[in-house]
Amino acid sequence: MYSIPSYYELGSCSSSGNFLQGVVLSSSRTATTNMGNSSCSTAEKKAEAASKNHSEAERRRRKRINNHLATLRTLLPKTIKTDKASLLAEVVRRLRELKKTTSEFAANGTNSETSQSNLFPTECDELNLCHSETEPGTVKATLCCEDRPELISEITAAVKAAEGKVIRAEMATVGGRIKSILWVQFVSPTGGGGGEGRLRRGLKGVVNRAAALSSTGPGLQALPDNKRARLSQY
Amino acid sequence: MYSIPSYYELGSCSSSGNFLQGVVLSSSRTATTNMGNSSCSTAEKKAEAASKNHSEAERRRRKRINNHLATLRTLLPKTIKTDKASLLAEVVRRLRELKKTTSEFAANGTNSETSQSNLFPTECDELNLCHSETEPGTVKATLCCEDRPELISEITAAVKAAEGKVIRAEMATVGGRIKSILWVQFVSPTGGGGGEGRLRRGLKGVVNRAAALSSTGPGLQALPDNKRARLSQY
DNA sequence: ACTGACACGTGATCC
DNA sequence: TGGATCACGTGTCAG
Repeated sequence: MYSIPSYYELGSCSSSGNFLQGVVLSSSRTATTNMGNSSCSTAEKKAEAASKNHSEAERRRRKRINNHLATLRTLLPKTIKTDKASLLAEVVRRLRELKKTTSEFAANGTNSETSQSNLFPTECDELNLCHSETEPGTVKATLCCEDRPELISEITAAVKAAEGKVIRAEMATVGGRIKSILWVQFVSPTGGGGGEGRLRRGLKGVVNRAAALSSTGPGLQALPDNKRARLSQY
Repeated sequence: MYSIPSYYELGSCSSSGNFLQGVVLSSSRTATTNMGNSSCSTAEKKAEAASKNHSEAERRRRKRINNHLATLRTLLPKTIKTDKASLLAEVVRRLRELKKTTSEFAANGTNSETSQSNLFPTECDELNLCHSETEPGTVKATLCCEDRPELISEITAAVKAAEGKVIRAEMATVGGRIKSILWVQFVSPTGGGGGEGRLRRGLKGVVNRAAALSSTGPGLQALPDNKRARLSQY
């Protein structure tokens, strides 16, 4: 069927040392008895079948890879060069881009393996401060706790007490819980991080107070009725 | 140097019809004059050089592709199978995942080519309702306007009036402007979209009222002092 | 004629 | 051994 197996029938003795290394194992018997080209020996048939399996397996492997490449092509804008290497380069670019946008929103405290957009509040309370990668000199504070009407003003007070300034804020409220990400800069850059410590302590108090209020009923302050309306309750 | 060129020197006449089609063009002259293996003709040298260029070019191409694959490997968790096909499969999965999360947050009204996370408030007011792709039967409402203290309760009232129920909400406040994305389901599925129209009109009122308040000073209601604190002002 | 890109079969290597 | 994966050189086609 294929023309390649006839290649072995030429009786060529390649000048390369290890050119037929993989074959001598299976064709050693036929190599001792000098073969006629007709009435192929069983070993020869065996080798032929093995070669066929090999090439077909390799074809299947190529097909799998190319199928994935074709799938990747559909995930990119169609204006892209259809070239295989350029396609992969574009995939790298897009992946880096998406990873950056999502990882900036990802809380570094939790496992950042699954770089989901985790502005979605989690079940457990959370407070984490880190230095922003994209905005140097800016602290990114991520917190998650039970929502309550005066929470925003408490956060504001904590930032103010730390002599900080919120340059950007994002928050999501769902199921009575709130998750917020704040980008905070400090007014006096010579403070040497004192503001960051105060900010952490202040926000810690906010989160803990929310936990106390939700778990033990009216704890520090009692304000059961005038709670800010929770969107998820309607 | 390579053992493969000796393959041609065997004088094999392949049984395949077009097996040497590409070679007869360049080696046709040497094929007519039966060659001795010494004193290679210039054409032969030329063909050899061409073959060398060819294989080297192919090696460079392979290297480019593999470099990109190696780069992709670094962008994925290290626990991944190092297998090439599995790697690409994982890349496809991740790309789809990231694409979905970001495109879900992308407002469909604007151009959704650049799938950035555009929870960031824009300068101009915006109101857009569409059917959620990921949550069937759910309306995704995107709005952007000037922030004000009673805005959340107004949104809540609008959703309530439309007999809707917020199953998820996200919002970002920056620079005194707020952007919010709501996923709304309607309590009576037999309504046939009437609730969606009411929701649109209600939210439209909310956005327009914010615009009126910010542009023309105290418009409908005057409450200049007890405004909810804006995070971005501290 | 020449370059670039692709699929193919093959030898080598690792479980 | 046998299956799976890889890099390689090559034939072939398009611009």
